[in-house]
Amino acid sequence: MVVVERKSREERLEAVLDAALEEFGTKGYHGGSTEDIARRAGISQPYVFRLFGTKRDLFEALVRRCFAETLTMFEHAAEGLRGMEALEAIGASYMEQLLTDQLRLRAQMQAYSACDDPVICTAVRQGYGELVGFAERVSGLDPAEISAFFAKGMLLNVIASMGLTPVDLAAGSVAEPWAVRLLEGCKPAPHALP
Amino acid sequence: MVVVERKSREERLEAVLDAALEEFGTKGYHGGSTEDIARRAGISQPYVFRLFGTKRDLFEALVRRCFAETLTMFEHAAEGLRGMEALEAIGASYMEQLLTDQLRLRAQMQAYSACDDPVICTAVRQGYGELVGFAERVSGLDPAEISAFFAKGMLLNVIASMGLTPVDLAAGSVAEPWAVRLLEGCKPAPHALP
DNA sequence: CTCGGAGGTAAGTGATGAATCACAAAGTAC
DNA sequence: GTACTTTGTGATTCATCACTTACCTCCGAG
Repeated sequence: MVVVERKSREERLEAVLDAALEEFGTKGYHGGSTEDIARRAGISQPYVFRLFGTKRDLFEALVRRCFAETLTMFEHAAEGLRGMEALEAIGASYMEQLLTDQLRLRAQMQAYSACDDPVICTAVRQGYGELVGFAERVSGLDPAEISAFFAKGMLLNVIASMGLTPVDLAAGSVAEPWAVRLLEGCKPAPHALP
Repeated sequence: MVVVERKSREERLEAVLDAALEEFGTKGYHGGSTEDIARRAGISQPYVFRLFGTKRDLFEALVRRCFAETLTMFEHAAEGLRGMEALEAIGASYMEQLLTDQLRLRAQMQAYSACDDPVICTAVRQGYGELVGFAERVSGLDPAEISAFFAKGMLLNVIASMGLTPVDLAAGSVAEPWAVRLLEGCKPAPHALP
């Protein structure tokens, strides 16, 4: 047998979730393979099953971790703020993810797309519901503004999926002027002075 | 051999695309099977390949048809209108699809999610780019408003994917109050009288 | 009437991929 | 040191699926 550095169960769980984020984030739930995930995580494929039971359970765990991290991000970004200012701070953080965390945005898209599966759908609704609930509480704004806020978030997710983030565009591989304008329009408007 | 009503090639192409919309719309590109599509279309699986070459070509054709139909819908909705009025008319039509055309909204999500594949990605960007181009031309508005418009569209797509359309909610199977508010917030604000 | 092409299928093939099983080696407690 | 748990793997199974091959059956033109 190949000699392997033994790690704790917890470490492996994290490593597999990281690997799953990459795999599922790009190829989706059905498109991603447990074999590839195992390879990325540096373990054998059977061990993935030992750790997570089934592919679906793994995907679900990934979805839950993703939403939990996003909620944490929301909380940090909004710390000490209220109303529209809180939303704008969160929005700014979210836009930063276009540069630093594309994979998580794509994974979210894959989660929505996998909602055909009821188990996954439940996890997704729970996660999304918590985000909406937090935004409502922290901002205290009415549905129109909350919707507009989450709508913008979704647009960013899609832009990430299409490979039209500022990073991709700067890489020069694509030249889609409309995409540049769309991104431009996502930036918050400069405030009129009070 | 089973006796089968012979149809023209064109009819079969349409039938297969309809079947593919259902299959791919719910299960996604990787999750959908050509076998099921054939069954839905009432033909044998090999004939699907005869008609479309590969699964990928079929998916691409579906994506193109979807975007083309959406563009047509935009054009009809905006007929004779300009500026914000045009966008609002289109937006209203799009919201109607939540009730009548959920499948197309879901299929769009699946298309974005399949952008890992370069061929599909190209088709998706082209289709989306045309929609954006049209909205820009017909409305003449600036990026912020165009972005907000498309953002709202994406939010509706996601709501459809999560099974949180007015139809689903009315069916009583789910009770997610935040989803109701999110939908509420998507309706255009009643105009201040001039 | 026959022949060529268009519509259509039954029966494979080879690859992949989720899940299982039996087993090995490294800690750890006593 | 020995028994027990935890970490881990190789080999295998069984199903599914994209795609192919070889064939069949109508129908209209000459």
